[in-house]
Amino acid sequence: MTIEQTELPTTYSPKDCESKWYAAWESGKYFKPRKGKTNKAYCIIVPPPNVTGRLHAGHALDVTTQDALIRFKRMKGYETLFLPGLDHAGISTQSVVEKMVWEQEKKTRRDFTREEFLKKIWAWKEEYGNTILDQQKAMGASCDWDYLTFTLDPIPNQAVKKFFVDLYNQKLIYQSDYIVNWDPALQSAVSDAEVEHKEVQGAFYHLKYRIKGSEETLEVATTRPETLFGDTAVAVNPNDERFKHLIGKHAIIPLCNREVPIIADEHVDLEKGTGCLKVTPGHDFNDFEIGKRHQLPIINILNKDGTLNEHGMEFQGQSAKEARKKVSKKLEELEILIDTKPHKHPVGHGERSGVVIEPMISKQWFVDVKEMSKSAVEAVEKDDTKFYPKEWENTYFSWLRDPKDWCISRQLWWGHQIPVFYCDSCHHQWASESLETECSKCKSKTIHQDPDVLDTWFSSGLWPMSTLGWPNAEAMKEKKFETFFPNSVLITGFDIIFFWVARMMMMSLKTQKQVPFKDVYIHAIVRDKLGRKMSKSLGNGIDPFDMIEQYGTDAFRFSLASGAGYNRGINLDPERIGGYRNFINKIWNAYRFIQPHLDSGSAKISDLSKLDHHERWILSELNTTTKLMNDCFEIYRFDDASAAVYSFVYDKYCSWFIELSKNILKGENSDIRAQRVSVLKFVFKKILALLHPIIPFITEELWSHLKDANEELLIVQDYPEYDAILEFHKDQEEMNKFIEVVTSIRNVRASVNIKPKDEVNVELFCDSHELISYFRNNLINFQELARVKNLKVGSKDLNRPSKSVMNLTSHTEVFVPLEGVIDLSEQIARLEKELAKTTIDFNKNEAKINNENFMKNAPENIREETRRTKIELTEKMNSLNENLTQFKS
RNA sequence: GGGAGUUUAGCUCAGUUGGUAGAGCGCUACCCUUACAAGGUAGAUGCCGGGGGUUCGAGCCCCUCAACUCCCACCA
Repeated sequence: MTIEQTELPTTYSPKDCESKWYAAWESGKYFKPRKGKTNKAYCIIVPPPNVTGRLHAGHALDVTTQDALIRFKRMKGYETLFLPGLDHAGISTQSVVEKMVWEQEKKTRRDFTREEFLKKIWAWKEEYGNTILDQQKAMGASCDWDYLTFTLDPIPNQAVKKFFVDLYNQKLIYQSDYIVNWDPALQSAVSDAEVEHKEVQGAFYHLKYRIKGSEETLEVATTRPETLFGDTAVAVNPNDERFKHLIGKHAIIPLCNREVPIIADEHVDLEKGTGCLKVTPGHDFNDFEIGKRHQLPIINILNKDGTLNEHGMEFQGQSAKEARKKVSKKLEELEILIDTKPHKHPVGHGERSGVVIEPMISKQWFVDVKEMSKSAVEAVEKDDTKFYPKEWENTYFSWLRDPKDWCISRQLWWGHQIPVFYCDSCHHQWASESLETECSKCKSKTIHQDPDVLDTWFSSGLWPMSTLGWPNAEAMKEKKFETFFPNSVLITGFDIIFFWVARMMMMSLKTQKQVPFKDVYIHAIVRDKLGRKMSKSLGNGIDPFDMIEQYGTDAFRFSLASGAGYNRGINLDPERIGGYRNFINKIWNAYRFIQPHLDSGSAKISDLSKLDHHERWILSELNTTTKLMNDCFEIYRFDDASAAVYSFVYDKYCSWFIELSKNILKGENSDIRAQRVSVLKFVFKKILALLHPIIPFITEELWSHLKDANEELLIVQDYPEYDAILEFHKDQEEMNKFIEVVTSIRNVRASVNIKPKDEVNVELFCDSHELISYFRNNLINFQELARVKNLKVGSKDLNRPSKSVMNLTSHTEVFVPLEGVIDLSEQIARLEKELAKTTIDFNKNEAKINNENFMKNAPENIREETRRTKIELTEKMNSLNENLTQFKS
């Protein structure tokens, strides 16, 4: 039976393969965990992207590195789980929907009941929330989609409640007045991280305060005169001689005529402003701290929408910005405002709403993280969890060693509602994992649940556990919690070491008494080619979909992998992706080369003794590359792994091994032919396996053409392993010399413009007899690769041909005798240039040898090398000089 | 203000413990050589940010200056 071979196109077309193979893997259930030969498990949990999100370059890097590891470990025989998920992303999602509702219906969320509005968000989530999952699939992510978890799913919700209630009952969650970043637009507290500080042109207003029982006045400088209604002290530095005598007296706040103490506090900077600070504990973070130190009363002067409340007197109802103008005008009229100086200063703005953030007092829920952070520090100190690269430990430590209690309540609707209940009759307060209907104390039915929801990171922090079923015993069994927890590695960007990594560590150590993952690989932030952060406003974002469309997923993945090492940034230039697209195509064409010969040999190497020199060489090189790739994946050096395999495929297999095989495949001897085809196939199949974790699609495609009938898909083949019996040092050394000489001949040909088609005669002169016979045995290969007609190889004591062009390597002189006119001046110039370069090297080397201290202090191997170099360079100079004089005569 | 990082070829980046600087892209010349023009062959290109120091020897270690980036803090 003959199998009709369809002619393959000369370029690889990614689109056809990608959807085909992804579907095949999925329907074949290859992404599901299966027990492998190692009996070990390997689990990576995808950092859950926001439901609002589209895949960006950073996600693409996430997926590429994670999926590469998963595929690598799957092939190594681990039971692997790549667990996908989505984050409800409280503020972000709610504001997207709020914005949409406003555009469509001109209504705010306050025009709906909580239930109504949440329904709208859920509907939106169902419709748009899965885009990113499709994009992850397009990237080739080999996730078990049956594990897909959303942070608001029942089990994560159960986890959140259990953790909250446990901590509540241990008094580690408490409620407290706190100064928070209040976003007047969202009407919610936002975390520090959600506040963007922008430089704003403001002014210092210098105000004159009267002092009780004295004619003296005090000059206070402020950027926010409207907050004076909330002032409860004036502070000076205890060491400030100017004001020492005033400490303990009372100042009188203008307009509201409140008497406040003049206190001494270290925080006050003698240089800044006037050295006198008005203290507004209700509306300034530092003042809040000062207030705590001095037990000052706190006055809240703002409504939730950012307007002044009744404390604002006649300015009540005005926004802070408005009030600032009006108040300063009034103060000016009263001659209290004595000076206004322009002043640039940073002002916090809501990252999402864009409005000015008002520090404000409100009742919030907190987690006491003192103990938990301590154990999180210890776990990393003990190497229970290791950071790659290690330097990131410092970032982790610096936050956890000086932790601030974590404000977890958010005044939103979209999220996990705080499981705390209040009795409206007896005012009892309690936390419960179930939905309560009556007061646990007085049995009253009029109770209500805390309306706030939890910070998104509260549920994200439990993610490694809740995705595997915790705390539901049945789910934990079904999801194989025991097998996959702790996870093998967490891969993420350094920007969320504080927010996320630290919290997962704390929450896992608290609930499971063990770390959530063994390794943390912190990858680079993807930037544009100028090193700028990709952002919507700059319009410099690279849309992974465009890249996939343009170059194919494999090329995109390879580009990202080749940039993923221990660096902090990847400046992604689409042109680079184009370069790797060419590499993918090269692989395709390497296959096209061997395709016609597939039937004439198996991919098995049965007898090592039958291997010829070049076969031993390529197997040895393959072996080196295999070892390197295995090592690199283990330590997250995707860049080195990519470079190694790139160079092997391109510079070894394609450039030399395929070229050296052409003769044999054209030859008559079918045994030799079959032998060579076997090695070509064997190595190519290994190449596909080596590359599969990085570029899964083309490798699976070509594997399907090459595999034996009884072999499974590549995705579950064994990953190549280093094999000591495939090391052939001598063949590697000789082959390197052969390559050098061929290159040298080609160099000569190019320098005298010999047409690529034309043949030349070549004479080689070398020292060692071994080398001479090696070259003699390679006649046919010189003919093939350097278009050599007749080859003479002899020792260096023989006479050189007279009319010829020469070139040399460290071990061999290359002569190309030429009939007819030779451009002597060109040749002389080339040799002189070479001589000049050699002389410089020689002099440098000589300087070392003549340096007594060098000979005294340098280690023997270095001195030995230097002496060897001297001999080599001397010989080279001699050859050059001899030949130059000959050419010149 | 505190901390961290970066500075190497035109561009984007590697460079293990100090021992004569590398890759990809781009560029130049010549080639449609029967796997591949998304290709082949050959080639050019570096005061390794400046200055100082340690060392026989520094891209690498120390000090210092400069530029840029990021994180934290910051509304007197």
